[in-house]
Amino acid sequence: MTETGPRSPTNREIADALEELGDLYEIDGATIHRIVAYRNGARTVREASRSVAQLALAGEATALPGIGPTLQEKILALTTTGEIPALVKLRAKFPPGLVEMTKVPGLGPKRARRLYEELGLDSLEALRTAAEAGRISELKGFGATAERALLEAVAAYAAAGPAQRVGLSRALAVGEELLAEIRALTVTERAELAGSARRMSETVKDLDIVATATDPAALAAAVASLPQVQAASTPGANAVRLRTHSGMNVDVRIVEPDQFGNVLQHLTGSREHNMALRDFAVRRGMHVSEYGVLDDATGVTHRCSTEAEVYALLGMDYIEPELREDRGELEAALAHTLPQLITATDLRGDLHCHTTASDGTATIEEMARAAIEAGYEYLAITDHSQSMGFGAGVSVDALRRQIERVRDLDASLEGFTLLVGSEVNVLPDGGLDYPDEVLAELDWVVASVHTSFRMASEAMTARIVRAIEHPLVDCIGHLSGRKILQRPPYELDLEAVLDAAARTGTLLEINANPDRRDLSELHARAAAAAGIPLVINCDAHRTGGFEVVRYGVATARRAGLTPAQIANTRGWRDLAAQRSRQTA
DNA sequence: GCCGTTTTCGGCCCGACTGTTTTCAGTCG
Repeated sequence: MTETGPRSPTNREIADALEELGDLYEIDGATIHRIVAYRNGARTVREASRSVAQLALAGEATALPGIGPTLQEKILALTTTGEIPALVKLRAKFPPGLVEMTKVPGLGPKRARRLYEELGLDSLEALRTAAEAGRISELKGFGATAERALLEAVAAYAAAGPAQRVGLSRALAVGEELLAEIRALTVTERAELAGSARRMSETVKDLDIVATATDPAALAAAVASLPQVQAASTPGANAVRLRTHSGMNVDVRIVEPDQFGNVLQHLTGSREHNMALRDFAVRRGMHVSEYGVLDDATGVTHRCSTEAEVYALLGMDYIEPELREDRGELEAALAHTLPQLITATDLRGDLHCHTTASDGTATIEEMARAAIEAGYEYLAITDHSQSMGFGAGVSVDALRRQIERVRDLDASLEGFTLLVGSEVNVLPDGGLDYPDEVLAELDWVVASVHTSFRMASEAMTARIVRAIEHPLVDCIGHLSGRKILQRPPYELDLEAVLDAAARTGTLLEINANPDRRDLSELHARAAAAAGIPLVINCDAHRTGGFEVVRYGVATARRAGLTPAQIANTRGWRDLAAQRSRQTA
């Protein structure tokens, strides 16, 4: 390797630096709009599919939304020198403990800075000690109540850290059960899930439900006494805040029917989507809030019973909740160019599942029956290859016997195609652990990384590109290797991988397992933009395993994908004819 | 600090809640 300057910072490292600059400028007392500009820039960088360091070197980072000359210059400094002078200066001015103090709920940058300057508090521990000694309530603007609240907040934060998020599947299990209970109440008229759960985000902090009722007070009382509820409070006459026995916090809002659309839109978010929507509205002389849409010209506040009316008042098409992240959906809604998003019923087959031959719990026949039951026309049996540890792998001899069994069973199934395949391990050098002549006997080959995750980016990229270039590989399984809330993705040059897949015609999987959702929505969007066909696979390990398809579809929808961009919306013969490898 | 159907300056989403307030600042979602 040649001697070069410092390694180019990753998008995540750049985003973290901009985020930290925003936090420090906020403590420094900068105007809120400047702080917001740093945070917007950080988000853009975090979500970018190309190397922002490389863009900045080429002077093209300003083409990204929210990145102007100043932010590009700071990114350039980080890229070429490894540091940003303003960040170095601010870090010297404010201790890291002060930034952490602002993360305590209820304590913001303004009051934290006063505590630092007037009492010298520079850590959570110092804050706790001062509060216990009654020193905080002596300051002007701080009373005994504030001091007590601060003490409690510090204790809670120190014990539990920042608010915990849970995976979507866990949140929906709680939210949909609660929603069904609420809908079953006689006083309930309408009830919908809102918030990030409705947008099908990867993780969820708490749940929101919006309802209308013939008798709001009766609904509130009934909700508070549902069997799932461990504790409930009623902050207002038309709201219930509850905690379930399963540990989820849930806000239930009971609204007038003619404002249901306004409130549902407001509480569905995202925050970024709503801010951009309102910003757009203001430019048109309108003001959007949860209570209605105010038109400056007439002074009339329009109340909306549906979300579609809210968007229509601004000249926009209805925007599906999964798209509401301010990633271009507002512009598309205005131009009437929103994509027709894929739905689960568009999928005609699944190309990744396991049986008792590897680490699944059901037989080939049971999995085939389950796929038919789930409405599929075809299924590929793709057990793990021979190097899979813990006895979960399939030897070459065993695979040959499996091929015969699958062929026999396929012949007996009317109107359903059972395919024989494999999920082949990609070895650390990018080779596969079945000989080519064996792979050539298979209908479908998924290649996945299951070992040696902790490789340097260059080596991991070369490893996966080699697998992509293998002429008998049809598809790469769960590309990034991440497990949501459990394991970060491995280091990878996404651009290089997408280039290779586009060049060779290798498909990429959206693994629907809710702990994976891999490709991620952003990677899926980038892959589709590169013209790479994607496959939504359940990776089922049991007969009930096809239920997770909703999470794969949700990821595709959040990526803005249409049925045409997903290969398994086609019949098997059509799909097989389109791929790079032609079956014999 | 960014941005443009108010284009190179002057704006920048909206409302609730809390505490210490007598008209509001800070914080949150």
